[in-house]
Amino acid sequence: MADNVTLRDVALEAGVDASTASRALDPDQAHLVADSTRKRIVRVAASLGYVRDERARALRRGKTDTVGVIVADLANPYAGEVFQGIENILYEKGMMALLAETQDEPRRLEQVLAHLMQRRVDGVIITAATSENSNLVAALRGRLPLVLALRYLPHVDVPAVVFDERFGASLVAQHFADRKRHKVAQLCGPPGVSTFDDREAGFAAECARLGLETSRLHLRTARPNIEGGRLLMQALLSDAPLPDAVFAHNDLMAIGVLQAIREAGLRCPEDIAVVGYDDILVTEHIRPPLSTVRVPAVQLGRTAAEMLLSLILGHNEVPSRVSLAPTFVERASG
Amino acid sequence: MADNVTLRDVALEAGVDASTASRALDPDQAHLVADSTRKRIVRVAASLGYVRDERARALRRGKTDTVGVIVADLANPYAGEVFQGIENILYEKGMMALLAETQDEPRRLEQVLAHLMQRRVDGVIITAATSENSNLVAALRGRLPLVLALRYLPHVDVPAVVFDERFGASLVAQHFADRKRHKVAQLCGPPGVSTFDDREAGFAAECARLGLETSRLHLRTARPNIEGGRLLMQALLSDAPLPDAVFAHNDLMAIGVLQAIREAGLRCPEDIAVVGYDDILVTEHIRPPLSTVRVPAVQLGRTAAEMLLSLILGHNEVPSRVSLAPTFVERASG
DNA sequence: AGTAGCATGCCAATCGATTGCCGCATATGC
DNA sequence: GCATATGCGGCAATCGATTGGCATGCTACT
Repeated sequence: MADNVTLRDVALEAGVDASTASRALDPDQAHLVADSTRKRIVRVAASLGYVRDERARALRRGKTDTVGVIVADLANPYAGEVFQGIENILYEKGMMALLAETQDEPRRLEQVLAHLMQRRVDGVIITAATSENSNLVAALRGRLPLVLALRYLPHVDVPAVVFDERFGASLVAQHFADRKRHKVAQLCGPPGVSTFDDREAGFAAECARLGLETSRLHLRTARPNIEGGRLLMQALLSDAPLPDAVFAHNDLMAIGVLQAIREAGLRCPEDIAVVGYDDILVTEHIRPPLSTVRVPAVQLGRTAAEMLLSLILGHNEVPSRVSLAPTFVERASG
Repeated sequence: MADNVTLRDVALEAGVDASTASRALDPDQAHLVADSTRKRIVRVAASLGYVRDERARALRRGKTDTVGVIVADLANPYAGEVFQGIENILYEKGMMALLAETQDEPRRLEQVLAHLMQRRVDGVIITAATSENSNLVAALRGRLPLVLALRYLPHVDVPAVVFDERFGASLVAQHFADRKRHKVAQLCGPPGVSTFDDREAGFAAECARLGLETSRLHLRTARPNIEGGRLLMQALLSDAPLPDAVFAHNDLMAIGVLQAIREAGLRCPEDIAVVGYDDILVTEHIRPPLSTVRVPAVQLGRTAAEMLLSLILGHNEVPSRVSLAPTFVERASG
């Protein structure tokens, strides 16, 4: 009852050799088979419910038409969008994605990569790179087509598709300057992650250029989520002098910041302006609506997938880094 | 430079037969190989950088240690959580997931299933079932281990892990009754999707039981997102008499509802109470904080994965339907 | 001493498809 | 009428691992 139907069965039933059946069912080789024979084979295959075994095919051909995708945390609102972009491109090419999560644990990344290599994926897209696994990633160079997305590794020469985080963060600083906010602070995500490191550097550099007063620039949280943002902001508030503007490294943290401001009896944006990053789905609907930086997540996924496919086809002239520009979205919070 | 290193290479280098090497590297068979020999083989394998080829292994063993997961839309806030639950279980067992999206297009589900069958996955979890593809799913019964999750198909006898949507919706009706809201309406998601169909039926039934007045019970949107909720609510508001409580079939729609209420110059909850469904990450932080129904999404994923694994192992006594209970979460909006 | 019993490792078949090469038959060219 | 070209399809090797059966050498028992 299971898929006992093999190519040989089809060939037998159609009265031809398996090799002929193979050619008849492969669009690229179908022209090598007489039309009448081909039709017969196709008909028999359908009537027997033949489903080609990709394992055997991949073994022989040396291609699996499958790529690995590694993400840090799928609960993260835009991780899903990035994957959508990747999957759309793969789907067009008849390929599929093996998806795995790392929760940013280096050991897990290592294991996941091992599993992917065993399965002989044609390539891998890593959106979960951190400086902790630089060596791991570097060791993969040349062993299989590899693209970093979302996060790159500064000293590892692997093609990467990222957002221009420095630019995005500089937009926030410029906005604060425009609004005459001069005592600014930023609440940073975990170090070793290029997205956060670059936001931090970009914001600090632009503040310096604009002459903004930047007290407490380097508050960091290991957990860039709502609770992490709230705790960091509480720490900041407990420490005079207060800033009049806060840049939170992502929207979830910004939501926590708003909460902490309310709890402290202050008002946003009157007392303190708040700007987030990512423009996740609901930023527009919280109170006050959150100013933020919008990143083209789906496009990032698509671009990364296209680049990987190009590497798989052996094009070695892919750019080493593609940088997509974010845009500032002004709302009431800052 | 690529993975030319094959089991035969290892065997040759270690001075043994490939079969011995195979057994030495398989924990279940390692006892068949003398300890000294085994250690030598393991050492040689490591030094040569041998990576077992799962394609060949799967071909021979008839198992791929890979399952297919089909979701409707990964941008949906809790789709990621469900997948997390699935992936956690698979990871523990050394298995991986091929993930694909359907965007609720029946044709795409068909193609994705075809790809998964070609790859001979050990089983499939479908979280994107709709009545439109009942036949497709029914045809798969017995052909491979299959579990529906999140959404079931009423007349198709395939094991399913779902939330008890009727119960969850009835909680909403009870809450409205408790709060003396007697003129209620519900804004429904698309038909043919069991989650929405059951919410609709459960809410209507409980309202009837409690004697609530239910005008306009059957407003439906094809797009159960923020914009869909807003449009539906605008339609509802344009039509006297107004309800004093609205049940939106998910939180995104509820956010749109709140927006429409504000735009109409009404207040929530004073004029109209609003309750959503799903308890997505930010419901707590929008204004007003949204009352909603919380569903154990990660656990749903875990349970579905466990059930599938059990089917794969040949246990045929898995329950035909597992139903996880949601809980009501009261906040300011209703 | 002879044989049963066991540990160890090799032989060869197998999983299911792809593909280079070759042979046959018919068609074409001269 | 003969030689060459071309279309069609079969043969057999191959991809890389797993596994049942078997041969060998050793221990141990009577």
